[in-house]
Amino acid sequence: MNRILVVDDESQLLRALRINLRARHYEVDTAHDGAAALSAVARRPPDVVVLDLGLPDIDGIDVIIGLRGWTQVPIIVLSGRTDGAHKVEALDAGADDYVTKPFNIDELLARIRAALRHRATSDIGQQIILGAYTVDLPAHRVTRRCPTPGPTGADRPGADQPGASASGQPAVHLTPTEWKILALLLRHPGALVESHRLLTEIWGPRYHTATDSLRFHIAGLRRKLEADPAHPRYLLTEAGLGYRYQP
Amino acid sequence: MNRILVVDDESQLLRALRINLRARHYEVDTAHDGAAALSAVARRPPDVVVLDLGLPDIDGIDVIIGLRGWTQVPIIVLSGRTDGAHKVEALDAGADDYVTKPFNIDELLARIRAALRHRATSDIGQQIILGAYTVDLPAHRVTRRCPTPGPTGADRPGADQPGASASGQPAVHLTPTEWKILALLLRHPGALVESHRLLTEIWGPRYHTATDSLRFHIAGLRRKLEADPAHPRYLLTEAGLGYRYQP
DNA sequence: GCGCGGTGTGAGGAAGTCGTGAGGAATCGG
DNA sequence: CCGATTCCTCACGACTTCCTCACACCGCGC
Repeated sequence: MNRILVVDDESQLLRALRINLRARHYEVDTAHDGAAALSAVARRPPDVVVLDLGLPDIDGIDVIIGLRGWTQVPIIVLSGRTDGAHKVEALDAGADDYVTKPFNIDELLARIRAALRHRATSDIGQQIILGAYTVDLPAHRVTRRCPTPGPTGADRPGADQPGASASGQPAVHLTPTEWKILALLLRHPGALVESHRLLTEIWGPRYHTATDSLRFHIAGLRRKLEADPAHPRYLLTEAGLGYRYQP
Repeated sequence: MNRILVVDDESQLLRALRINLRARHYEVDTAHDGAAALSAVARRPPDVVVLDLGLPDIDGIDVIIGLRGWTQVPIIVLSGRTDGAHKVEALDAGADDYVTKPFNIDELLARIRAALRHRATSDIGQQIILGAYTVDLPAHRVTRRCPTPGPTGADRPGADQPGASASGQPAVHLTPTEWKILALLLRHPGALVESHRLLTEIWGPRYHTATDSLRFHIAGLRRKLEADPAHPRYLLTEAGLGYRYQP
């Protein structure tokens, strides 16, 4: 659920927006003046800010500048003023959109969706915890979470241990087929995925009996992700049926 | 210099926009119908699209949908229609902004700046540290950071020409294609960017199999930015998948 | 104990992908 | 017209990924 901060000094408009946004399943925070808006964003950064420029305490432009000093949260400006210079000033201060009052509520909702969509494409995806590793499916990335307390710092010589000695966030390298299998299993947490379904969805319907290859790649995944590949804890085998990701 | 594609069937408006945008040092492409717009974006993807919805051949909404199928280029819609339903339709189809005609040219310019800023600073700060170099995405500049040579004996025998030793302002020159690849990778730090996506977003959807060119330009980037181009540390290859910028 | 179906592991070669260099086309400015 | 720059294409060696085969292991029923 996305959270939206609405900043306006007219409590009637504030209530109307709150009702409309709640009806669309947004979480709504409100602020009545610029100072409250700045502290609200600092306390709990929202996903979108809807900002009326006609505030009683601070000039709305200064609120934009204050926010842009440290955050890129999308800002949609509401304003009763229609003159072009004011729009230019607000947009150049860092606002992302400008809507003049009176406005159509459906248009505002559409602009909020556009702002959220814009933000979503640049954000890293949700991460799945898998034992000592973190899997980020959209980024195609697996990183080790807790640095093993054991003496892993032994490999000092210049050997190219992939991901072991490079940086503080050691990454795990998976091959294309391993990624496809892992993604399919992780998309159904706790559920059994039949062998023939894995084969048809990854290799195509013509290879639905190539269980050898499947076992080969499952072994690769366990070797890279399981603490004890011989006794897997997350990528389990269901004999005669298929495989299961146990969260 | 940013390139803008303006799509409109009124040649008078087209000319006025071209003059105004050129005066602001934008590079301007034009198209007078939807088919020309789609092919123009596919041929040379611009940095922003300004799209009139009242086109003679294709419905403007379908142009938006066609573009959003493969690119995230910002789209600013121009339209003579003021009804809210139409705005909602365009924004939900994937447009980033909606301006009703007649519009104030200064407002349109400010919205173009907002779209470009959003793209340039959506996920990261202004300057990115990449080994011995600093990359400034908005300014399109790469400069050498520390005058000290690399930490691991970066001096390659007989090669000291690339702008580092000559002047007191050590800058690295990248070609336009190299810039696009680098910007796309750096905008998703740590994430894997598939070869297919690099090709479609930079060359257009018609060249989605030209991996030869991609390898050619990646080699150029590594030669200019990596201390040891044969063993890259920041621009990594994921065989069979794509490339990754490792911060 | 013994066969049996399904599974995990290792080694070999086939197939595909990547890095690099050279040659030539296209574009731009003078 | 020429030169410089950028880009694409082709070819070859090196590497990664993948499949196949063989064999050991485990639980099960007889």
